[in-house]
Amino acid sequence: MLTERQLLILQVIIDDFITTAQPVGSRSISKKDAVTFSSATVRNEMADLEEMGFIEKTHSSSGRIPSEKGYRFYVDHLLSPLRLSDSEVTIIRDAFTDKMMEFEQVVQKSAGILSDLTNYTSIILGPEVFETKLKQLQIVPLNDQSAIAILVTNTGHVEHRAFNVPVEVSTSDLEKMVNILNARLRGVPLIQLHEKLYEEIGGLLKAHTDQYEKAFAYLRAALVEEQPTKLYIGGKTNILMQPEFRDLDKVRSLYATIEKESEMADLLRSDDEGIRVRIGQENPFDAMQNCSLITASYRLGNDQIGTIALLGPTRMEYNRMFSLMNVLSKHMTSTFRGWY
Amino acid sequence: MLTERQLLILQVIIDDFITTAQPVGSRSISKKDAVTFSSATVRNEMADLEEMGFIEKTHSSSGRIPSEKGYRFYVDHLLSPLRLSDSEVTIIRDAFTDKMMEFEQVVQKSAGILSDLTNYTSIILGPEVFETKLKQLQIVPLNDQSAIAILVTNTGHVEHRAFNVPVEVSTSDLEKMVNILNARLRGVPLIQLHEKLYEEIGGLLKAHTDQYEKAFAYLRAALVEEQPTKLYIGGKTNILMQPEFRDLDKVRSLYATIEKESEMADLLRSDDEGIRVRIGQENPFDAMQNCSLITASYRLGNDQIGTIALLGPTRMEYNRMFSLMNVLSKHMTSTFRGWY
DNA sequence: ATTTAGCACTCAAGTAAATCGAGTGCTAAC
DNA sequence: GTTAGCACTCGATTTACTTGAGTGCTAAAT
Repeated sequence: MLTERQLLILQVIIDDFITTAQPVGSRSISKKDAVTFSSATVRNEMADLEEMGFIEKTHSSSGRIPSEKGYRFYVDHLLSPLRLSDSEVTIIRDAFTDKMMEFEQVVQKSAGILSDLTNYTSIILGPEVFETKLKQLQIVPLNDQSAIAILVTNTGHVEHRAFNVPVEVSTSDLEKMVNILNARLRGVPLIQLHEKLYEEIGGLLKAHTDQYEKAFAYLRAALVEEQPTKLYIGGKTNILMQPEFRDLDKVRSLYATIEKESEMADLLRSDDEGIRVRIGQENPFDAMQNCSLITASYRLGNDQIGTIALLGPTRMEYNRMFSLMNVLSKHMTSTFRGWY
Repeated sequence: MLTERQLLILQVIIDDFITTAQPVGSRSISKKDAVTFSSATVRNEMADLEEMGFIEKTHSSSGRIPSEKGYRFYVDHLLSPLRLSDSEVTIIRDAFTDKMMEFEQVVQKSAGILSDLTNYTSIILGPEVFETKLKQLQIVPLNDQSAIAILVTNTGHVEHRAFNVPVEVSTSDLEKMVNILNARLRGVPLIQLHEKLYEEIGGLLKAHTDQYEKAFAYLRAALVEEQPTKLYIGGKTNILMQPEFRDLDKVRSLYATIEKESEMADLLRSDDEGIRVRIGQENPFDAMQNCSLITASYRLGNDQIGTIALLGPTRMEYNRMFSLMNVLSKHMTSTFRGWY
């Protein structure tokens, strides 16, 4: 186990490295107020810490930098919760006192705040739609040939899609059909919409002329569309600010990874609540070897959970990030709770 | 005026530099099949071309690179229209045979194609909304406290916004009001919506109870919202691929410039049709000194014009870009023509 | 038994000089 | 007018040297 003194030294090394991005030497440690012993002593302790795998050297005579194990230990045991600065608190609070009523807007804004306040890249995963139910279906004819189908869910989400109206189908035909569909489909989870549509179509077709068939085919095409869980990325170019990404090749491969929406979504999708950190190798993607990913969940309604995440170098300001993510996820959750 | 031989040499220099990004020397020029004379002759001609300002040296004993004047001349007089490769044609055609009915979708896809096919950054300016008229207003109550206002325009554009419903206002009150508003506002240009709302509200308020006032205040807040012309950016990180942007500071300032939406929009907004190129200094922004911006217009309906643009280094594959932009803007225009 | 001062050693980073080579301009011959 | 030839230029690359922050180890001090 680590002695008090070793803990102190490890803490100093990591704190220092997080702010300067430079290896930390024994002398600079011993000069810290909290450190009362000499640099030689520090060197001895550092040798032990290195042997235990918490820190490492970049070359044989360099200062020390935290290893991934070091960061892990730091995050698990050494993290002193940081009070956010007044300006940070203000920015967040102001953003959320604006009356926001749309899910997308809240998410976008949150992603923006997160990346602006951190200089890292924020990634927000929209909540799963399993539980989202159809609230209303609407058709707005634009002209003879086209109309717009609008679908509103109980979560206030609006999907819309224009489609062609075959000439044989009159506006009133469409209207009737929509009324019927509305009556039968209201409250149906979106995820079942497709099959329900098939079930319902039988009855409809029997009861009505074949105009319906045609119109329905179009309408169905308009409505039933894969709707992948959406990923919102903020401050993508912040990565360029980080000294560890001076190398453009790294940046490129990282971008390539982030942009694989479905894989990123899988990575972020989390079952557990609370904040989770993945440090370096703990991330599944090669391009993220030098990155840490902090994820936190927010709730929309009762059982829909989305995730907000921050991607930065392993040398991340973990304590500030924790506070930020905490505050933000709470704000998001409570904003959403106000709605449903 | 330039001799045939000078034209040939200029052409070779620019073509070469565009593909290699390296200064072009006399020997490599004289080795080209089309060039029958010696490197010494080429050197003499190059000296003349340099004196005329079409090419320049990076240092006293380097090969030549095109000057901005050189690019300008190249674009104006030397450009050989390039046939797009089969795969390019296929990609574009396939993208547009997908039945797309939504403006946003088309624009997004176009921006994506453009940046994918070019490794430059694509910027698309949505058309002005001056002429867009209100088609229909819709209110979908979600629950006791909130509802969604949906606004559909004659161009098929859908705006929606959730808003709080004051407890005193019943769903049927809202419904009535929407009916009235629909009756009075249909066909009103969006840009006049705000004042029309004020005009109409007088009559409404007189005719009805004060519940309307409250509901109306909310509804108005929900509907009348600045709707800046939208800018779609694709392949923002492609810039990193270009050797001229090895320097991160340049990249950062370029990003900063691109992200100033309103200024970029002003820059792109063009009165004339056709393709236009701004080379280097011809661009108004400092950060774009080493960039060229190619813009082309597309039409949505009769008099709504939007712009697609490509931003890359001055060393751009102009001929391929011209072909691409041409094809794409035609595809976009004709797709939209199908709708209205 | 710790702690610390002292010292030899290491190695990345910075600097200066040396070399290389692609390219030029000019001159003189073709 | 064209071209071969040659001296010259200058960025890029290589090599050698210096610097300095930092280490590990030993021996003395506490």
